[in-house]
Amino acid sequence: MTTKMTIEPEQQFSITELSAMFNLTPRALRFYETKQLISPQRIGSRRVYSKRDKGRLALVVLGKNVGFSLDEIKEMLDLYDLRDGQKTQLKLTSKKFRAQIQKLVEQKKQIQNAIEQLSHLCDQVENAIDGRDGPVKLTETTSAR
Amino acid sequence: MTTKMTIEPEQQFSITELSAMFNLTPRALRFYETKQLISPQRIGSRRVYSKRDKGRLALVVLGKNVGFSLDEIKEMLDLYDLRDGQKTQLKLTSKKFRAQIQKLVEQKKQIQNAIEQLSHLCDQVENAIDGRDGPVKLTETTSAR
DNA sequence: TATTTCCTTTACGTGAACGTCAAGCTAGTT
DNA sequence: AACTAGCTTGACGTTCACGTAAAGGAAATA
Repeated sequence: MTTKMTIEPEQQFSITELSAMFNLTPRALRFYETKQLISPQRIGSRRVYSKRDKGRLALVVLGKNVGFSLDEIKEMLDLYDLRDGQKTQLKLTSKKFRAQIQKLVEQKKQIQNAIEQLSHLCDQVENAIDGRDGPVKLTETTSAR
Repeated sequence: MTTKMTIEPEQQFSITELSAMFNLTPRALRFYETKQLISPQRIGSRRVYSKRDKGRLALVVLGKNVGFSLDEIKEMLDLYDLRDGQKTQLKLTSKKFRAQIQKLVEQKKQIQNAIEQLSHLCDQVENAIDGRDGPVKLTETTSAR
């Protein structure tokens, strides 16, 4: 008794289909291809994207959303592709990954900081609304005489 | 006896001085000036930056670090400059600020998400290190089978 | 067969945020 | 007076991440 092998049709997508899924343009996908971020199959001259391509693209978008450059993303993808390599290689990979993670952690702190600063400024403005129309006292960063 | 009014020399900075403080270039400051983000005094033709200019620049850098465009930053600075304006104006300002804050909150989530995804990938790679047999082992952990 | 639809490559254009000269002024030092 | 250090204003160049035609091929449909 076989478990549940239903020979799935191995989903495929055209360039416009896939780009639409990620709210991108076909042009963007072609561009990523020239940058070697994805390399779909071809049927004739047409690109056919697999589920795996879709997964990679998801990572690309993820990276973009947090401010990584396409070059940085490519490097990480390339490293990940080597995940069945030698121990030395894997160690280098994990090291680079951890470094990027650290960058993200820092970035998150920066954003939290910005949120607080902006909230503060916003509070000032809103206090000015309720507290009648008078000048507001400033913080330590921006002081006008 | 005055409290502690030591008639501070009202710190001023040259363009290279100020740019160095924020790890920027003089060119960047001039560029920000054309974009109306800061407008230092002039003594003769030379720019002289005040403490207030420094404060504004700090906000610019803060904004840049979290991915705001110079145009967005300018808009916020301009709005903040109108903080002694009419109630209607202030309400609009606070609304726009809150919107930006919301953007930052979303961004922070994205980053947290990316951190988790990357950590997961990283774990995979590191598990592979201990599970797999590589030829070279400068390992400090348990030597693989 | 003719038309439409979707795709292809090639190639020039764009906006943001500066970088990088070039040429010239000016205040202070030698 | 000559020189140097630090500034000034142009003005063109650069990188990134695509946008935007233009010209044409192949397949599905009328």
